Amino acid sequence: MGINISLESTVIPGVYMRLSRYFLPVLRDVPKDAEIASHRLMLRAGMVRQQASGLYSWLPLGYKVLMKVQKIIEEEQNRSGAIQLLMPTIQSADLWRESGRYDAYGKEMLRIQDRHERDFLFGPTNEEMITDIFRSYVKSYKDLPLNLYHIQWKFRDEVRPRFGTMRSREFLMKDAYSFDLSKEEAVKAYERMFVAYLRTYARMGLTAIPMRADTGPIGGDLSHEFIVLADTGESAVFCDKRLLGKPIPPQDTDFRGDLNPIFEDWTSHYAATEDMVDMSEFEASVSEENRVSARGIEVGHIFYFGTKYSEPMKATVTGPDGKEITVHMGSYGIGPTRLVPAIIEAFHDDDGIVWPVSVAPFEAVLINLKAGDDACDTACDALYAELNAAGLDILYDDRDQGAGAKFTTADLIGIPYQIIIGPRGLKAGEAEIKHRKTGERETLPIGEAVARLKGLIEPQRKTDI
RNA sequence: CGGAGUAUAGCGCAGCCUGGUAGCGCACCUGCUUCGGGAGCAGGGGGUCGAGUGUUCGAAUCACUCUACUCCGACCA
Repeated sequence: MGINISLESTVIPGVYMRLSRYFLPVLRDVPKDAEIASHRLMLRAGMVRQQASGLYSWLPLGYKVLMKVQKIIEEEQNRSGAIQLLMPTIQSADLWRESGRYDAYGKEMLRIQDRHERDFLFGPTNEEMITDIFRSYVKSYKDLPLNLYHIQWKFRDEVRPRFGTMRSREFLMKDAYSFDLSKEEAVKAYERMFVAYLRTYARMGLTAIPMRADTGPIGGDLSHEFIVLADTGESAVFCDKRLLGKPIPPQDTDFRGDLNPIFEDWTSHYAATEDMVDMSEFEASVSEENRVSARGIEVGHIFYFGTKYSEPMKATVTGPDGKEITVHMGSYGIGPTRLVPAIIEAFHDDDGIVWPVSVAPFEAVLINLKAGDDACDTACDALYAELNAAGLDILYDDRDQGAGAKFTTADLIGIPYQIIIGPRGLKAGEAEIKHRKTGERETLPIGEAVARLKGLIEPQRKTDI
């Protein structure tokens, strides 16, 4: 699937990231079919291309963002103790017959046959397959707890795909699955994921609120959705204002320790989606000035579902007393291909996207205002080399185009900082830095530009919140 | 799955009502001049008008069928 190429391999300074040699098909006109801001901007910024209803190609700029989003997810999953693997997209129908979901799942599941007319399906989720892997190898209580995850393409044949990659039929999902000896232990696993999710969204600059949720077809009795507030959100949500801006569990949080106080702290405030909300409870438990009624985008969903799959699929381990124990499971999903538009919904203005540094396709764009001019080219080439050497992720706009076009492109694709070199400033030995988010501009000696940019960018990478 | 709509160059659109040599803007190519907020001038290339059938001397245009896509509602990372 090509998603496992490391981020580093896509960033080879000085070769591919000259815009004149890059592949960035920005659109001037707004495609008429795109209704919401993130979809419009993803098309205009040349991030994705629709191939059919609910199916998208990720073009270089979009793919680069997607990779950064995935990297953050992986880091936080790993930190919490989850272990990454990779399962196939195509699954055998027999597995799903074991759990009883082959018939239950309905038309959303894409069913296919191979040349021998054996039944297969394009996986919409992986509970069955991971349970099969688990039961094949794990036999002892000593091997628990265990949490396995992967990031893989899923396919759900949605009745009505819409909003670009926000709700596509094929989508990437990080799905983690926990295995524990008891409900109490499983709830601890649930709490670990809960905290990992809080950190994951925060690192992307998002405020995501965990809300009690319906367990739906996956089944079970404990479930939270993580919701980013946005006017274009698909569901109405109701929560306590005090959840907004709540401090995120820090990097040194001990995932082997007791996370229940954090969980209790976050879940003690009322928060529910429209499916689950009880208005009288909402009004009773939240004072009027703290009531938030808004719309939100679901960017994650976690479930504890006990033995729903382990029971029919016979996923058991031997306990200390020699007796068989049916394991308790949970599953935990985040959609990277949905997070990208969700981030754009949260961060854009009239001119385009305004990426948070941590997920920006490039951290800064070096704009050569007069490509072809010896002085400008020389200064920019040197600066570009220095910026790369400083470890910054830089796009170099060396195109032979007018200044306006370059500014417009830089604003549209939302690079956090623009470092501008033109003949005018060059005579004075000066560069200009524009902050995309605020519009603020600062002029400084060229020699100080690298250090200044580094100083601006590094604290915002949020690698260590 | 119910309701509504759209389909003409890469993108955005006009032309259709009232049938008669397929157009505009942007993008693209060539040349010159430009170069601090999507540059100007000149020249040029690109279309079986979503598909099929029918009516007609003649169909982008009229009729019928199909397909794809979008939007609104019920379901989902």
